[in-house]
Amino acid sequence: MGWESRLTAASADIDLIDILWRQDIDLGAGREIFDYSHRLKEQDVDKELQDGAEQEDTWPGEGAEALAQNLLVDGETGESFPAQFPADISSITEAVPSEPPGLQNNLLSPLLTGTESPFDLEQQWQDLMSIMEMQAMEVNSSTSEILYNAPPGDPLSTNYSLAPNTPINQNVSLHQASLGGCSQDFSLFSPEVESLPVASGSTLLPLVPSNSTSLNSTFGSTNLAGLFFPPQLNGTANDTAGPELPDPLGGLLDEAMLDEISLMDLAIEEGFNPVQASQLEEEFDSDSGLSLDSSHSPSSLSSSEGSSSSSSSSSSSSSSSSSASSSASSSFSEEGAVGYSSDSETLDLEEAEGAVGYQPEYSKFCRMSYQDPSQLSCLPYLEHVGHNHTYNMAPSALDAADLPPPGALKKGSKEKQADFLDKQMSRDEHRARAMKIPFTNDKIINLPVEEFNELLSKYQLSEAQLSLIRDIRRRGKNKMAAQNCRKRKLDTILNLERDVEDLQRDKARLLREKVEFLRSLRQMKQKVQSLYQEVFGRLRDENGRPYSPSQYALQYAGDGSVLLIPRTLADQQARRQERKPKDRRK
DNA sequence: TACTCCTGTCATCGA
DNA sequence: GTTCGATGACAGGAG
Repeated sequence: MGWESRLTAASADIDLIDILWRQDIDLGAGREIFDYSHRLKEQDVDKELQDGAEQEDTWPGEGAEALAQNLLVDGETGESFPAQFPADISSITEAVPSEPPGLQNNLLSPLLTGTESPFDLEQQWQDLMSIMEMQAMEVNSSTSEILYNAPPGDPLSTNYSLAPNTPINQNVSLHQASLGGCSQDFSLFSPEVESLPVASGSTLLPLVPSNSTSLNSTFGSTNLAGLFFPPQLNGTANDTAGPELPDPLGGLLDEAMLDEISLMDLAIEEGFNPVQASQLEEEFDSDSGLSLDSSHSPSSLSSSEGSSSSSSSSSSSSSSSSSASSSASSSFSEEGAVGYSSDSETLDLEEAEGAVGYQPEYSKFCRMSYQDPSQLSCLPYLEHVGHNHTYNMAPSALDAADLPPPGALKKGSKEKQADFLDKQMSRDEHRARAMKIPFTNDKIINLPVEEFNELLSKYQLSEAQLSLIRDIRRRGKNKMAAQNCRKRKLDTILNLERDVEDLQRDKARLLREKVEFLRSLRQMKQKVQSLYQEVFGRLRDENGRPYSPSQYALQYAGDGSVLLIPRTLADQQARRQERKPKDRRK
């Protein structure tokens, strides 16, 4: 559902509008012809005025002009258009340092655990925002506790099963540690690490030469054991947060490798709800990025990126629109009754919306206002239609523009034609005619003040006539103003809907990025863990025996070297480094 | 018949 | 003070 059906519905709307409109024109029927009862009522109201009304037309004929130019004039509003139509229309969460341990799970849980069954996008969004904040504010914090808090299924937490609190020989120095041949496996590291001159014959730590600062700069003085051992192995509680690991292994990420891991894998491994994962995976496969939460979209728009715009004409409420703005929306707001030329506007509309399937809005807008010829311009195949925003077409114009249906002409009585024309006129036109106003309502309404006053001065008009003329002018102006106001309002709504669409797109994109980051982080963890095991497993004491992971841990020193230290010492350092950021915050 | 949508109109406000 | 545009509110017609 969604796109195709909406497009189909929209095109159906437009087709229907087209058909109705053509019928309307073919029949020569203006809107008033369908408003006969209304006209009768008004005629009753104005009966006394009409008693003396003249029947002959003294009104200038705009419709006749249009006819002379091979144009048809819409009887509804005097819209001129060519007689021929076109032929066819056819977590980093975790990566984010220094998350308090309690928060870790909160951040991770939405994506990495199955505890939250509904895929609450709002929650995801908030999670993401908090992540971003954390990234910005707490770069220096530790990430190692992430590993401490790894879920039970996390391979990181299952690699060591040594009992905690194992006695530690603190007398063991790094110099006693020997390193078995492991250089070939360092290819797993980033180039920085690969460059480490670790000779297979080297027997002493530091594993990393002191002049190498790459690891130092990335890992800092890090207790690697804290990264890879679950808390119980560290012999400490969850507060044994290790020092910072500010995304040190970004270079380790392999794009191709990332692509190999699907979100379904993520779901399986991390307890990620498979349904949610599949949803996100669909998003990955979808260019539109709208599959997410699209059902909540008020208009299900699919305008191109940055199609949101603020109405240039007015709508302050739309000023909150996103920055990228097109002229499409403003064209809506300004076309129509105010008499703007809308050719370029329509082109803008096509450029901005047509190419990306703007049909829903399209049809909605057209459905609402198709009776207004000025708005027919929103139909691409009608953009050549001339726009005559004449208010209250003069009877003569109506003569030419809205010829009665052929059947009516065949009946041929002048009376019927007169009746027909009579019905075409608006209330004010009737009144003006009844009061023998010597100029058209069009002039009354659209002339500038000076010309209008000049016009009035040319004629000897009674007080009643002057009053009526002023009323006609006021009503006509207000009618157009109301039309413009409604268009603006609609335009504002459309802009807001577009903004919502854009924000939903952004949200979906950020969620995708979040999942990507989490995936990358997990892979980095796995890589670092395997490397740690590799290195640690090859270390030998002076007797050639391996070190116990429960008693010793690897730690990065401040100078970039890697040290083998007793685990208790490592835990103490970790606790100390954990307190520092807290103190800093105070 | 009730409801919604559209349109015209009036009243009012601010520029 | 007048004019004008914008807009909320209302009424009435149409579907």
